[in-house]
Amino acid sequence: MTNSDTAEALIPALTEQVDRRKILLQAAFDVIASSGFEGLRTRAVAERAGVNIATLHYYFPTKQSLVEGLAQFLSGIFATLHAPSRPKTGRVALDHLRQEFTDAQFYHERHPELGVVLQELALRANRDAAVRHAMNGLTASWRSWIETIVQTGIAEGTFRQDLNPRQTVPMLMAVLAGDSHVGIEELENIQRGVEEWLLAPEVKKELKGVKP
Amino acid sequence: MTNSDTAEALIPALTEQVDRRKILLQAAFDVIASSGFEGLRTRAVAERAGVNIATLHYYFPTKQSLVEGLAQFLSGIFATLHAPSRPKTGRVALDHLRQEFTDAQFYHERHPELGVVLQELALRANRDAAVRHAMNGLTASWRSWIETIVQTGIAEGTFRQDLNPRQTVPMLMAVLAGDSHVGIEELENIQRGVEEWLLAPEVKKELKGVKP
Amino acid sequence: MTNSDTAEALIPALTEQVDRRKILLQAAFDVIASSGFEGLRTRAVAERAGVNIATLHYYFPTKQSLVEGLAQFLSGIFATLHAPSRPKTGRVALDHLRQEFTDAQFYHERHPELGVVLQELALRANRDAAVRHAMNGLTASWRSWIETIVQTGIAEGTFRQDLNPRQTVPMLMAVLAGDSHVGIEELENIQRGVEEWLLAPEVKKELKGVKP
Amino acid sequence: MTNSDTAEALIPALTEQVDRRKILLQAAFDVIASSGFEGLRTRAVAERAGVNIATLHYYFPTKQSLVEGLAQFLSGIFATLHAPSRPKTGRVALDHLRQEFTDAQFYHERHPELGVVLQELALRANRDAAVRHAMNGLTASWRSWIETIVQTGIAEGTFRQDLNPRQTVPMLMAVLAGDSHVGIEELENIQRGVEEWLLAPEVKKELKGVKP
DNA sequence: GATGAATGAGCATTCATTCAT
DNA sequence: AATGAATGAATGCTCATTCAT
Repeated sequence: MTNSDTAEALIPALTEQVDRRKILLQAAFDVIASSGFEGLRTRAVAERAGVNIATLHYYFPTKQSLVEGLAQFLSGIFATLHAPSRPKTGRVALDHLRQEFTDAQFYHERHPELGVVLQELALRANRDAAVRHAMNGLTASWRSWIETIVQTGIAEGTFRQDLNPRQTVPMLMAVLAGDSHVGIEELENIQRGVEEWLLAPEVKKELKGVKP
Repeated sequence: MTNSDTAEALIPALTEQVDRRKILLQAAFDVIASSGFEGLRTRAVAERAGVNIATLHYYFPTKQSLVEGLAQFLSGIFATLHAPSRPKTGRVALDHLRQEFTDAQFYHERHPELGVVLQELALRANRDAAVRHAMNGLTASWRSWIETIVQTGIAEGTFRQDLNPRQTVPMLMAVLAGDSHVGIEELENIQRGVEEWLLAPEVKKELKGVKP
Repeated sequence: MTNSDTAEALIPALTEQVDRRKILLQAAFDVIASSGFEGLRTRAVAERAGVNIATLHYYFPTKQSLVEGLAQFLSGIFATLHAPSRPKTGRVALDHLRQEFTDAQFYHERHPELGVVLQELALRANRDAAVRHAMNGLTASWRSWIETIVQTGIAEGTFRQDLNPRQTVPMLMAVLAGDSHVGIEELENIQRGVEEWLLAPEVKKELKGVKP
Repeated sequence: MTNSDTAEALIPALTEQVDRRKILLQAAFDVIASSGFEGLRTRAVAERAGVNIATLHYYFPTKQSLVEGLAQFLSGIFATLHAPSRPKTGRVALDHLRQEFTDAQFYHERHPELGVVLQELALRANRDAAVRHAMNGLTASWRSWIETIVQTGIAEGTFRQDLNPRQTVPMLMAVLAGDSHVGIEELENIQRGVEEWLLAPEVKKELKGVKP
């Protein structure tokens, strides 16, 4: 009984400590989303997090360490945040591919700041090794996932047999991430074009009439 | 007499003024290329341009006006700077399409700062109406050029007849601009994939053996 | 029984408290020796002492109280730390005088930080009554000891009979403490000059051939 | 006429520029005199000088540069500021020696801050190469002047012929600078003791009845 | 046109101190 | 007794901008 009392007292304390860091990172995320790195001020982050400047520096001794924390924070978000899963077609690769487009749309519609902050970090990665490291990790795991989809698609006969993965993978990545230039409203058109291009003729026929 | 005097006096002055402006804009461009908007300092720009800060403020009363000038400066660069033209195949759309890829590669290899600054401005456009306006102009004219290519390609029988321009145009734009995520070294692969996808079957046969 | 319990509990606790205080004061001494009052940071002191800052503030509620503690700590050091005693000549005043020079050299060679911290405190005494009080005590007891030496020397016939103590005492103090301007390497020369000046002619003869 | 106008316009401007630096250095001097290096705040210096913080940093980019400027400023003061010259005795060395004591007293009575700031700088010289350099220059020129006095005194027969300059010079320096330990009120006593010690017996007789 | 000097507002960071545990 | 977390008030320094010349 006293045991559980102690436990109850300890856990919230621990939880809150973890939270403070996350709250600060989320605040930094928000500030960057609305003002860019250009407008990132430690004071604004602290204020948004509801803590004193000195408290921010207690958790992140320098602004740089905050930025590095943010890069990892963002990686964590992309690893865990996905659109609700869509109805399956039974074709694994197609389902995963469509999920990628759904995710892209989901990020854009529900969490438009994600793309902005991601691009800010990608740009900063050019001149900041620590950020570059974190972003490389994120890109690498995404690329390997896209590769899996393409290879699976070819193997299971969903995609055209003459597809060259070395061409297809970067095209898909560019198309999925290229929202900044084409506008999300065209993502659906792009998705149709991609499927037109990727799917094996017999799969196309098979899917005729089934809404995507 | 006084007319010609004035003219003679004004024209060099005007010319020099134009030059000073351009020198300053180029300096701003360089600073952003290496430090981002985050690191854009008027003093650094003035120093790089070899003038006093007060002089910079004579030409650009505010930092904002400098940024706006830069957006137009960049539009001008993309309008006039292209890779040396490539050997023609006689198929107009294909030639233009290939020129687009050549340009993309040329920018990346010979003027890597261009992409960085373009992305910085694209990001800033989110929160800056004037920059957004300039960037929209740039995007719009590029899009209309890509549309022309696609339509010409279909019309002249170079591209597949069942292509949907509404799908094809944004895909091409995303793919051409999506360098930040895939790396320039894959641009050639992407180009092959794109041609595989766009070209009409008979054109493919016709081009067999001709190096791209 | 409870008495002895309490006593046993208190005494070690008290001892340890005294120790912690001394460790903290020594740490403060070290920090001042290497960075001056200018660089005295409570965090640096705590870190050097191997305790938390809050612990430092438990023993010394304010930085000022730490400084005051240091002034007394230093007085204690000068009261107890001396060079190993030198061979006696039998002339009490001369022996004591020589011991003063030996001490000065000893401090300078073996504990050079002592002089630095002493001067830092002397300077701070100008604007800090509590430090002034402690330093005055230190100076007063040193002066009275020098007076004793001079008077004894005259009385016992070791020093010249026409010496005026009111002139001699401050000269000796200035000369013994004036290391900052002349460099310790000259202290031996100074000592010879002082003896030349102070000693009675017959004592000089008597000491001829005896190494100082 | 226009010439003189221009001159009148230019000279004050130039003067004022020079002054700004000096005003800032004097302000820094004042702040250190009353609060020590410990209490030296750029804001306080700027405020005392009646300028904006940014203006201080225009003239002294860093606090360190201000401190270095101060060290040179102080050297300049000691080189040019002296007590009004005293009546001569005709004995050059004695006149110069007495002038040294008069200067010491003058500094202490009329410019008591000088000694404080000098000691602050001397202490800081321990950990600051630039300050050390400046202070070494000051000490070296003072020492060479004292050497000149002692040698002249021996040569012209004013001082005892058996004086050893290697002993006498540092003793004099220690005694003249050792005010921090003995108090200025004893400086006169010290001076009498020093003359008693230095002067040749016949000179003493000769000076009997002449007030010092 | 051009510049040296000046400034208000702000910036990341630090510091002595406090407090709940 | 001891500590991790938190904070208000600085602290040295920077920045875009202005102005007299």
